[in-house]
Amino acid sequence: MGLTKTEIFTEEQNQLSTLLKAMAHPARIAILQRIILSNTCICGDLVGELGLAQATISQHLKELKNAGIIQGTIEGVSVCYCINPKTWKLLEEQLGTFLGSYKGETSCC
Amino acid sequence: MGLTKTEIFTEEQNQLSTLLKAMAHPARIAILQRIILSNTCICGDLVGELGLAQATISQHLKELKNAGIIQGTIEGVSVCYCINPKTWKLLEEQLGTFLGSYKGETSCC
DNA sequence: GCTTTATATTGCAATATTACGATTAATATT
DNA sequence: AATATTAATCGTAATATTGCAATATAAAGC
Repeated sequence: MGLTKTEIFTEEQNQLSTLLKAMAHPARIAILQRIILSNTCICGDLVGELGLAQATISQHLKELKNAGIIQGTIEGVSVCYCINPKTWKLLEEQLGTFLGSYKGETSCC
Repeated sequence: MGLTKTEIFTEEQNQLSTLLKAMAHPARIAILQRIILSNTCICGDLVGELGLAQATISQHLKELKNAGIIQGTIEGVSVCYCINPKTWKLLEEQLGTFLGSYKGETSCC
């Protein structure tokens, strides 16, 4: 079917999985790292740095934007992308809770 | 093409994206939460609790296992799955570094 | 050995993802 | 106005994912 059954899961589970999915690609991780590094980034800079075509990078940026992880404003001819602090904080909190809920005490298997 | 160009990214970027991808599904998050909660878990418990078919859950478990996030040992007729502490710690570290590298100081756009 | 129980595997259909060339739209520059 | 630059979108091909029914496997109990 290829269609995730979102209706049987909690809001939180769906939200977290959506955010994780948006980051679950090496190109998108690279893009985020690059944006964080320069604290302001233009799509054109990425083309050439990563070895991907312009259309592909634009698509990845769109996915990150759709997930709310980055935001972009038009800056003349080019577009300036940066991290959406709100979503980033949400991600840190949700993931922190999730990852932190496991305390590797008793090893069972 | 549908084929990620892993060769153009760093080892770390690929590793992190693989781990994130393995968790980027509400069913797999639910499974992990359930495993953490009971600290030892049998696949059969999940069938019926989540609203997914046995084959589907088995597949999700396999994916989590392939990524090294969980491990399973045969316990008589059933299989006991639990978190792989080593991978979990790795994930916490890698994600911590990645998420922490962004300090929402200067808002640019 | 046969049956039950628990999980894995196979095969399939529907849909999603990844990547790119070509094109388009919008602004800058000449 | 004509041209160049930048990024988005469209169309397409290749591959991956999701989910399930059906079947297979493996261990336990009879």
